[in-house]
Amino acid sequence: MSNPRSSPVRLKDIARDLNVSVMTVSKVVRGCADVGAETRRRVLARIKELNYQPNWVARSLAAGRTFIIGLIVPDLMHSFFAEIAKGVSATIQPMGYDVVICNSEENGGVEASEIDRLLGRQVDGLILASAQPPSSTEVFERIAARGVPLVLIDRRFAGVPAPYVGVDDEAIGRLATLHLIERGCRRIAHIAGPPLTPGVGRLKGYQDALAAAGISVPGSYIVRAADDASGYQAARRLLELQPRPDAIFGYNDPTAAGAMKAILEAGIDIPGQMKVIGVGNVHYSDLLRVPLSTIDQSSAAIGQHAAETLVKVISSKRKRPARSIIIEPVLIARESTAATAGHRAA
Amino acid sequence: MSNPRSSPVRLKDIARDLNVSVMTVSKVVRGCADVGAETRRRVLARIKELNYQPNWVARSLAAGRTFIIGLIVPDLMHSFFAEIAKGVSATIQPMGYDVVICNSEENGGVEASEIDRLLGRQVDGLILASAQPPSSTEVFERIAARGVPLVLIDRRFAGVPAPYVGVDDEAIGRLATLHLIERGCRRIAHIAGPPLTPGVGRLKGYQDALAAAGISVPGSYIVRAADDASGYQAARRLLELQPRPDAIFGYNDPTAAGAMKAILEAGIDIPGQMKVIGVGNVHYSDLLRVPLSTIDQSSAAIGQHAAETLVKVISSKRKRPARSIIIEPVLIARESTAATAGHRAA
DNA sequence: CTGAAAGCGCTAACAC
DNA sequence: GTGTTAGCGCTTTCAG
Repeated sequence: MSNPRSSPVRLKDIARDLNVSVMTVSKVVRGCADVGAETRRRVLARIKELNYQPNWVARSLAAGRTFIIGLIVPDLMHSFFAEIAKGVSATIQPMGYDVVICNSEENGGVEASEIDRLLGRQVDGLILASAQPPSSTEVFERIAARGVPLVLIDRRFAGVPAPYVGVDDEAIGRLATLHLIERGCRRIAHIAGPPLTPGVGRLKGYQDALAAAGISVPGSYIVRAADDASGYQAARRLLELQPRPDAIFGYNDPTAAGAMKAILEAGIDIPGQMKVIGVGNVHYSDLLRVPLSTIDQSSAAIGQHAAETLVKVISSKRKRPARSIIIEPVLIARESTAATAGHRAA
Repeated sequence: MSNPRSSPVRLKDIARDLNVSVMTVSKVVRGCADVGAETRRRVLARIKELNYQPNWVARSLAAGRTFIIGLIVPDLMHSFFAEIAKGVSATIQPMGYDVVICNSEENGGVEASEIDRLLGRQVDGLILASAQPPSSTEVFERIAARGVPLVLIDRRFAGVPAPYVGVDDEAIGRLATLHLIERGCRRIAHIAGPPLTPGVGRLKGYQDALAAAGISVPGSYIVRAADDASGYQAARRLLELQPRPDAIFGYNDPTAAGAMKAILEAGIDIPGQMKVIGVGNVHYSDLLRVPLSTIDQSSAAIGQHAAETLVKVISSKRKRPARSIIIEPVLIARESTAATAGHRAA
């Protein structure tokens, strides 16, 4: 079956064996129609026999495309991005592409070098959840200069002429805040995220929802965090405020989960004395000390749509600007915001 | 700076501009020593000026190596594997390699096609947490036939002559079980994992530790699960047994977390009436309803060692068999196995 | 339907 | 030190 340590079979080998030209074999491999039935049969047989696998490096060089796309995310450990990665792979592999996944560590400089690396590898396109500072567009220009199709996800960048796929962050902020208001909360605090579009949009949604309901809260009700550890710290600060908030809307699930830890440690009941909601519907939300209400942003769908959009751009010769896709968020109400009789807080 | 839509700069362009040969430029790019200082200076200047980036596809074809390694894991959403992926990338990128990460979905067939794909892409080496059934070695032979270096992680396969990097699963089982015994538990149940080396090894360690302590438990105390959902179901079955277990050792953290959910739902106190321990030290263990005791298996270190081992094999001309690396597990005791006065259970 | 010619961009190996 | 000669394995273009 497999003769140990043999050098890989090439088109040339098959062509020689069958007394046909390399071209003919190549055409059969690629499924071109213009090959005689009998010839095709013989070639196919030999291909199977020798277990021929095309050399994609050579193919890429000759054809001028690699059928590889790059995906750069800030943190693969964050299940939101892991799920996106999964969605991208699952969608784009059946279309014949492979995905190279890179981790920028939430660092713009690392990201820039990942991009260069991928461009050097001649990727056919790029999907990017960028860690660039909000107004820095240099890397995007570098990509555009190379003429490599780009799709932005999760984070928007003003003035960058690339399609964007993501959730409506302001809607997220409104949805979460409105839910807390409906549950009877009035002193709603917010753990805001980093100053990128998701954090900024969710904050704005939060403020808009409060304003629309005629509720005003002290500025100290807005604190900043990014992950569970900083969410925990942020919540501890919130708990010392007078009057104490009766609800916390966390920028994402990790911050909300960290906040819950601080709240419960302080002996405050959730949802009785304080309600908590996050964003992202991470897989373990349901297993937390108190199952965490959250806003689902269908991460897998983001990956899927981003992949489809990218392939569309790659395939379209003309510079069809390709529409952005904004996904509507969905509320997942669990115990951390359950209705409580009276909703009394300290 | 960047003239839009220009075709990429090639060695040839620089050579022409400077009236030197392509070879000379190539040598400068690769940092070869045998180039005159002045020539090198001029070339370097022009490279910077034009922002030249080597075409890795062409380079790979000519040089016969891609500096790409493949990593195949069963599930990127599992933070254990995500962390390994991170460790691999972080270790191997500084050595000049890129990593292509693939998801086998815990499916041997998918894995086999991922492997073919990667071999077709001419990867220089492979790191594999294989989803093959225990005695199926066909894919490994295919890899060996191509002469591509391979490192196995997380799951061992008897008879496959590839180095292995992972944790000592029997030691994990013993460590967890012994900890429960020391905490006064005697009716210790086990949620066993799938019949791969980690599941089998941890089960054996559990049984050995019980035997060494002279404890015997009914066979019904051993149930099977793989993730949080099945762990939840498995625990519900355990809770109906008479006598009821006073401790559960979960194959991994997700199963243990799922089990905790079932236990708490049944109104049973953790750790008062029942203690729980998992394996993996996943990031959110600390945020669960009751912070989960666990056995840490240093996922990042596994990734790092696997990467180092692989590079070692790639670099060594001769078939140095490269030693396997077995990592010692570490107990992380949290509240779910905290000592309780009396440790009474139903 | 089949194949010859030419070359993708780069690097080995060896001359000069 | 520098450059020449040959490709790597495949695809494109276009002629038979």
